[in-house]
Amino acid sequence: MERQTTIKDIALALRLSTSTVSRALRDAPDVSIETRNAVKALAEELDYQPNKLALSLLKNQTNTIGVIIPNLDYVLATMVKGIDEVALEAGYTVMVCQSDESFGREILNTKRLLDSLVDGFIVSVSSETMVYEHIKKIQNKKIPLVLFDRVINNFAVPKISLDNVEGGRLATQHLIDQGYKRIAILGGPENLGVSNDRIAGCIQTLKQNKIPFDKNLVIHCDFNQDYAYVAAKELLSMNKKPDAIFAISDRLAIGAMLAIKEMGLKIPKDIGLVGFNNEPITNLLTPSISSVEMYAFEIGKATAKMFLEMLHSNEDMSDRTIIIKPKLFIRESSNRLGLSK
Amino acid sequence: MERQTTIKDIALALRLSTSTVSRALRDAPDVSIETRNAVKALAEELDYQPNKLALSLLKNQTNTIGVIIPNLDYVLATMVKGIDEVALEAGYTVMVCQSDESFGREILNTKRLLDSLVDGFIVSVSSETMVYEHIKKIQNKKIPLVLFDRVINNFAVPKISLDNVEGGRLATQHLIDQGYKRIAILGGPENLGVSNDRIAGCIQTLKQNKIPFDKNLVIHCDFNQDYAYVAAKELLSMNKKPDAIFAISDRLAIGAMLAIKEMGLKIPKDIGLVGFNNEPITNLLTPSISSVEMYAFEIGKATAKMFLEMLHSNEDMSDRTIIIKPKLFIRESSNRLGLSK
DNA sequence: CTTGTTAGCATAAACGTTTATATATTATCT
DNA sequence: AGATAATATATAAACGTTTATGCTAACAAG
Repeated sequence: MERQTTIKDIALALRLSTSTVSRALRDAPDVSIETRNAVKALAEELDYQPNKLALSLLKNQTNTIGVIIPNLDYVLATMVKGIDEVALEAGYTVMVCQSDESFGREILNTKRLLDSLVDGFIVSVSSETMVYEHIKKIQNKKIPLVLFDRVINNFAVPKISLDNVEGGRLATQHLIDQGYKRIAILGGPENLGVSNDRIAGCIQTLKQNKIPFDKNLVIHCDFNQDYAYVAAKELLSMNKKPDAIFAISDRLAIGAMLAIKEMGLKIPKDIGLVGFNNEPITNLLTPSISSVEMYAFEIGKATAKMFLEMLHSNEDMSDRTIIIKPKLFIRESSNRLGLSK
Repeated sequence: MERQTTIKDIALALRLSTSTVSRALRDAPDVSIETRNAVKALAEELDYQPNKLALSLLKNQTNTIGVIIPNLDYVLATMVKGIDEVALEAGYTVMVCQSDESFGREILNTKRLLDSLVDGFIVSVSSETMVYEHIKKIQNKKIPLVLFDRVINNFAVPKISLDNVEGGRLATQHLIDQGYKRIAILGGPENLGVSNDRIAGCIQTLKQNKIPFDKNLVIHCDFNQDYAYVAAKELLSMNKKPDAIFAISDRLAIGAMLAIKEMGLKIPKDIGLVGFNNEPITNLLTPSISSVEMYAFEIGKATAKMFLEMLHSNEDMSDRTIIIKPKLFIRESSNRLGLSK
């Protein structure tokens, strides 16, 4: 690693002081035109680049955003893309740290980034995270923080997320409209808010339609196709088995689909199936899977915008909340009446 | 953003000099036990965290790795996961910048990270990138640099990539073994090395098997399912149409599959199909798609390890190259003889 | 009693900037 | 001519560290 050209080098070469060079480079007044030109010419020649570290130390800002996410699956990668785009535009660099759904790693990542390396945080918590001391620490230090996707309630920070309850409602109402009566729910980890909200929306809609809700029809499992497969088999082996499954993610829906097929049941005739996230894959499978779109890219962009606003304004923004409305895409897996929409 | 506790605060409170505090905190000699204990106790109490920026400026190292990638698709996200894991372990933080397959953004990202923010670079170039001045600049400044996946030839830097030629060979030999005779190639962007290597492997194998190679059976298109769909339709509308398609990515293979199905042709009976990357989705589609596994996670880990070695050794490593061997996974889309493997 | 050693601390320089303040030279005005 | 203003530059402090060097007092050895 070669030593970079510094302002000192230029000053020395031109027999000037560093302050004059600094001012010349930034077109400040109080510098003669000749000096300014000479400085700029030499800077160009030596390929001078201001040292960002020195600047950061001085100004106490790094122009870097720390993004902490549980993983890099389709949805989150898309959100990160949205964050990245807005951040880049605004001159910020993004530091993405994956917690890999591990509480320990989330804490480690937070600590690392907290060591004055980032101007603020954009966080989506891991599914293991039930204690929020590390997030509180960010908050206590008055470091800008925005939560997205998997937000935490009772936390006075800006939040951007999907209306997951509404997503659950959309999916469920659709299944009901298609004549399904015993709707099972394939949920994510038990303490995961997004999952529970989707489930809540589902249950709510069942009640509204006067359909009895059977607790046994809710199964929680990790975000993993294989677990979903096992869980679905379990559901379909009940003596009063469901006639539809609402999976709170497409990956879970796929696991369920494999199980359903393997048991010789027909989708959507015997069993209706709706997923969540609207991953492109849902449209490629046979049958194609109905799914709830969550506009991940838009959520990402909105999050970054909110963050930047927070960074630059000095208003209290802790009660700002953006809730994105989901949309159901109806496909073969639940469309047994042959409706088109 | 609250001011962090600094070494000065501690020094002032304890009527010591900053140097003594610094030494005390790091268990250096020349500090009495009482002083050391007092310093440590106060540091603990005030939640002192050393300022990384100051340290970075002083030591001229940031413990940060700049990763520049074209996008965050399944393969690259997996590679990044591998890089991340190794980097985290070694105490490094990763800065991921997506060029979004845009040459301009790749340059912008490189510039941003070059401003002394990272200790080195791990780069996979965009498909638009045909001129490598920005990469040369990294090299000229003697900043550690490792290329991975989409590497550049004639560049004296460590490289980690898949044996793409071999991948092309595996896929093609398999198709030939299955009795396919007119094998078309669905390639990526024309100047993309990984794509061309896979194609080269394919052509090589055709020749080895004395199968005439028809130039018209090679179509290049962007990494996009829709383009692949159009390209495949074109291929299948030729008067001497192919009886198999080797797609150099799974996404392209999926586009081709849709086209084939739509034209009423049967897979694998009428048309054989092999993809590349072995994305999980290949095993979920109907028919399931044969694909070449590229061990993305391993490539990511190997890349990060190589990078760290380069960072810490002072040997010349510019001729280091790791080539990962691919493996073909045979599935329904190409298995018309009913072989199992 | 002088000299040397050592323990324990402080001082100062360094990393690369910006910026408030000081200084020196020249120009302007009365 | 002398005072004042203006211009153009330098000096120094600051950001938060580490570290080489310097200093002082106590104590041991001769």
